[in-house]
Amino acid sequence: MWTVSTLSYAAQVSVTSYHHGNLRAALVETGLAMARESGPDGVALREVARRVGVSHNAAYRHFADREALLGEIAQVGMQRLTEAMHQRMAEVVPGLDAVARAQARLRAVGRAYVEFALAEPGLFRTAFSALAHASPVEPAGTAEEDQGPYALLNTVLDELVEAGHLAPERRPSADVTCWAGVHGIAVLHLDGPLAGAPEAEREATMVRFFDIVERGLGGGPGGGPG
Amino acid sequence: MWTVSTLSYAAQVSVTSYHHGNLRAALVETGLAMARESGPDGVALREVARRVGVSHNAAYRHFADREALLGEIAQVGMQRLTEAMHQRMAEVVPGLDAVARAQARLRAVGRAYVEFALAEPGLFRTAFSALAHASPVEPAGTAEEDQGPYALLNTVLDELVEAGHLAPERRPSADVTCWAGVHGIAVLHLDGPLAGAPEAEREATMVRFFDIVERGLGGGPGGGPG
DNA sequence: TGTACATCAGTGAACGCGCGTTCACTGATGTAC
DNA sequence: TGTACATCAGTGAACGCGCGTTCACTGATGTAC
Repeated sequence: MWTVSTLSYAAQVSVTSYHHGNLRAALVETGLAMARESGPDGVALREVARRVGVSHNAAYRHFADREALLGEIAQVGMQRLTEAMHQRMAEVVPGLDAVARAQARLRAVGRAYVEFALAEPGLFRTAFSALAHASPVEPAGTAEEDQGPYALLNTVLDELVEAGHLAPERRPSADVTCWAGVHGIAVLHLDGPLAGAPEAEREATMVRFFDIVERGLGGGPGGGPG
Repeated sequence: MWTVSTLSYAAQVSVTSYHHGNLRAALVETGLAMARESGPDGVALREVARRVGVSHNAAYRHFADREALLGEIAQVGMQRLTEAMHQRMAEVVPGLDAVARAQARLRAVGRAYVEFALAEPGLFRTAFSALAHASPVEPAGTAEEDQGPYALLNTVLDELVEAGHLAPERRPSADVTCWAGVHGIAVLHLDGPLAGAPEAEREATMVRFFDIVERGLGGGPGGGPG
């Protein structure tokens, strides 16, 4: 017995009928909401079904098991993260020269990553928890990840090379360094000892991090400025 | 009914008696073993008691609840991490000039951090999971953390300033940047898309990360080498 | 246009799991006199 | 040196929880003829 839902995918097919009409999408959507509320562990099959208004094992018509549903939710989470990064990247003010533009875009994707993690902790955790179990032996840059955050980061770093600020021989080091740094900032604020740090401090951390990274990446070859 | 234990703290007081003699320590130690095996969620009060050979609620004589036991285990985990960092730091070869020495020590603590995370994933996760819940609104550098990894990192960075390689005005940025980067590397390999990456690649990542950071930190004031 | 039937998408009861925690209790210990 | 007694450190049964998954089932749907 379910009422007309306000969910975007929700059953517009039938208001009260035995067949839901769009149960699969409704499960993903509701599971997503639960992941946002309380992370991957908060997504219980029984509770998802309950919220959708369906018996607790109807889900098995559409997903092999809980893991399968969670994986789908995680994928959506990754997409959302990627979209957020795209958006912040697109918001970079025009009228900059190539170097400044590439630098600004690098900072934008990094900031979007951290912002997303802190605004959507449950979803962020879900996205990464499933990733860990789904592809346990995959190195970075796998098909799965190809249009994800990592690909976006690589795009921006390539722009930095093209603009002439990132020496090509330092390009290979750049991606994982940036990724790790930004991911670390996110996670330390999320689960770690930096949780609850004031926003201003977090902001300063981001700025300083990118100051150092830009300095470290920039300039010609050789032993650095020291 | 318990037999003579081989655990280091274990009951040497009484071999078979109603009173355990050292139950508190035994619980922490066994809980620690379980945390190493399967992380914080793997530490179940009932199972810990079972392994120690004691009824499942005897633990309540020594800990208010599961959380309290887990917190103690996490503290030990933090200590172990700190010790590992100390050790690697002490192993830095002698005979280097001040700058090279400080740089080597910085790399040593960073490498130790990542090595520990990957060698002891369960304990590493436990140490940080408890930290997140125990001190939710504490900024970095809290009493709790004072003799921990963060303090050690700060020590090494101060050495780098003293040696003249880290400009004092960039010193404040350095700590969280290094910490986040190293933590990110650890976590991406542990839970994330870099899990299962070959050791050689992980090693290269570490080297490149510190190359960039050293470059980014080093030299005089100003806009960097670009 | 009607109907038989295969197939799909749900239902409801049940199993087995292990957990954290509380209760009333008993056995062991050590100290005051 | 012996004993009464308070206190400490265990025990065992029970409660309540919610989960994932499987089983045999029924209602709804749509298609072939």
